[in-house]
Amino acid sequence: MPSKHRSDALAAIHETAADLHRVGGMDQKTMRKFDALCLTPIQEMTPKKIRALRTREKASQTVFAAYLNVTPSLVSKWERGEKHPQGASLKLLSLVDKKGLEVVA
Amino acid sequence: MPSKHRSDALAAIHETAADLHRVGGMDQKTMRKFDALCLTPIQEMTPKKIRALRTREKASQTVFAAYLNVTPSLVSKWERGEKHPQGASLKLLSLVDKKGLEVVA
DNA sequence: CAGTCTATGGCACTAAGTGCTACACTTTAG
DNA sequence: CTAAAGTGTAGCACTTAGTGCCATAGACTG
Repeated sequence: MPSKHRSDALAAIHETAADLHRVGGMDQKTMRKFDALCLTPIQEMTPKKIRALRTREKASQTVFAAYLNVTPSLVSKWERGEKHPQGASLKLLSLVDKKGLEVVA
Repeated sequence: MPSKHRSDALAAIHETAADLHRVGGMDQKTMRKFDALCLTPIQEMTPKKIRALRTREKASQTVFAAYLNVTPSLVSKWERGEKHPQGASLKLLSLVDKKGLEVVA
């Protein structure tokens, strides 16, 4: 489902990538567009993966939820597959997956 | 609205804080609960603040959205006050606010 | 002028996320 | 032995954040 913004983001990136390459030397600030190329792709988050992630971080659902600024109830639903993290939630989860709970402290 | 999980998280933290203090020496892993005490409180995100944040990072709505894994449409709505970031989105925003766009790359 | 990037705006729709409550299980304390 | 607290599951009613699509308009550039 996250197909539109995914593709149009990639489109924007690829389109501008050529430009940037052509320009050669460029300002760090405008280079933001290029940075998007380096965005770590977000993978699906299965219930198992979420629970594994949380237990890896040795956190209860309540504490884990506090870190992510969501309700404990939601974490439970994620882990039971009742609700599926998406958008910002998914990003946050994969961020924790990659860098650990500390980064979101 | 984020009152329940906020308070019950704080409750859990405060309750256990005493325990932890009493115990004295403790294992890094179980100390997770204590970590929650150090969670940076998330502030309200007004439309102005969001836009200021994005422009500070020199990103277009599209690129900004890509970083947060949301749609450009939503970023626009945030900045116009049509929709209000919450939960994970809010956390992500205040994370960018504090540490910059790079950390979510 | 054509093309691209930018942002706004609206509208229909889905499901993520909240809030609350009750239940069962385990561990710890008294 | 028992009370208390922390843990996770479960369900239900409800709200609104977030998606998707598309049409519009301004700015900038070759």
